[in-house]
Amino acid sequence: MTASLHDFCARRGDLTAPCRLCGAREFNICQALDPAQQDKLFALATRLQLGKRDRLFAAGEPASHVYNLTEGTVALSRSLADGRRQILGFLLPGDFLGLEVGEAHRCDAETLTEAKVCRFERAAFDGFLKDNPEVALRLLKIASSDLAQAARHEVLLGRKTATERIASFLLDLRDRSGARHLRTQPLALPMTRSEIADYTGLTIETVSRVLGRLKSGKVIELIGASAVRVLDDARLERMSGSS
Amino acid sequence: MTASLHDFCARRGDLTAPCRLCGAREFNICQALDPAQQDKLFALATRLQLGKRDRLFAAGEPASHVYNLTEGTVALSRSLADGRRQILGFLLPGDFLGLEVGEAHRCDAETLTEAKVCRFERAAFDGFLKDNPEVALRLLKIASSDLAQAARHEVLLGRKTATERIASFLLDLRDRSGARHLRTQPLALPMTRSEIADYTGLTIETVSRVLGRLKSGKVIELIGASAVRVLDDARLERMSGSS
DNA sequence: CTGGACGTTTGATCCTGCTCAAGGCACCGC
DNA sequence: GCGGTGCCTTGAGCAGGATCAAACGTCCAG
Repeated sequence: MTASLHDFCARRGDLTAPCRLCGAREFNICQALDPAQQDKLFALATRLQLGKRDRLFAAGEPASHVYNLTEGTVALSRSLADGRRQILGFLLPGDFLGLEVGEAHRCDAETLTEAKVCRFERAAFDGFLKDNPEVALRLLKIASSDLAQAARHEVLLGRKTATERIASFLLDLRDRSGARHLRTQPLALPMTRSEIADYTGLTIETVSRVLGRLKSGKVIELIGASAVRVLDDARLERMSGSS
Repeated sequence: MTASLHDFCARRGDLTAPCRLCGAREFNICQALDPAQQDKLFALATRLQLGKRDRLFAAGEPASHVYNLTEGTVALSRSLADGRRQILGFLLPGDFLGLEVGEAHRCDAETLTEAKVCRFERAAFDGFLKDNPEVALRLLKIASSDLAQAARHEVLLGRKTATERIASFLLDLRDRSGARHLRTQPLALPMTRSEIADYTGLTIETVSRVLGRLKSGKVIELIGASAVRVLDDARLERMSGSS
């Protein structure tokens, strides 16, 4: 599962600039760093190859590592004692996860697809942070934009109708995928209906019905169950009730 | 409205340590600073006295300042075009607000009570941040715990019943008030039913009915409309369905 | 190619919380 | 003290989405 630094570099055939060929380099935490710092940071990293439905960490576990997702999709979620689950967000390549203020992780992190991450020992990462204040500022920006995303999600969950939630979800996923240069037409839905339901605060049946209605209204086209093509952008936007 | 540095110090009769008597000193952003740094930071601050229902900033406005609440209660909210509103949280003394990654504020901030804040020019604050990396780390912790709070709120909005939402809201407000040494028994509710509704994703009628039920079930006692006494802690906890 | 398992769709019915409506209460200015 | 204006409570009826149930695909192992 764990690829050694040497393995990683060998696989890429570029020992001197190991991050240079990383697919998520443009978006992730390394972005702000000059090559020397990148090398230092990379020396702290373990690259992991993860399978489908692998758990990176669970709520309550000691937060011993932080992660930078470089390939694949990850879902963050929290569950109630009786099993009700709320998915907090779907992470895409470049996204950073696992940074906690306290000792323990506050949510579960699970891959939806095969995925690759850079994993950092938390203690080592904290040390790097102290020596590289500009990385702390970058993390602050990341946290702040995560907070903005959470706020939009709270509006979705607290005040939007089922149709608005699904429309918002589709547009948000499309925009974020687009920003990462992932294919958006058709747009892959690596999550199941159950996961869409747990993200939107609905049930699978309602998710399925709303998607069906959007389809028969020619707003979207469903390609199998795990891809969509947006046919009427403007209408979907209007249906999302955003802002 | 704006008190000068001199006014502020004079009022307290302590020119040499202006932050030392601040009611929120124990909790707010100044916490981690040594006296010399505190003085520098304080030189950047404008102290503001705000009235009830004053707006600190609105979504979309240029984020020209950041704020540290030192007295009173503030609500952060976002609204949809048709007026539906979602309150993201209620801020208490010591809470920090207004830090945005981009140019504009992403939510509205309004006082619920008379309040006092320390306001910082954003540019000056950013400069201070660059010179004091440990403040950036502290802000990172604040952002991270805001994110944890947002996650709990997402669970509340997406997966909890009306009763669970109200119970969770009361317990959360009580715990956060207690942590700031505010009175918790009875616990003041500086927000209206409408604001509780917009925080919990319910309607005023449902909020009122659930509070009525908790009251007739002897779980809480209502003291007027804007204070509660928790009579049965354990039961309220169980009703909140947390974690 | 076939059987089974799992995820998805679709249908019928139910229920929680919303909407609409009216009445009560408390606070404030006059 | 008195009227008025918000805010809060309570009631009746409704509806959006949940629940329960069943059929349908699709993908994979054998």
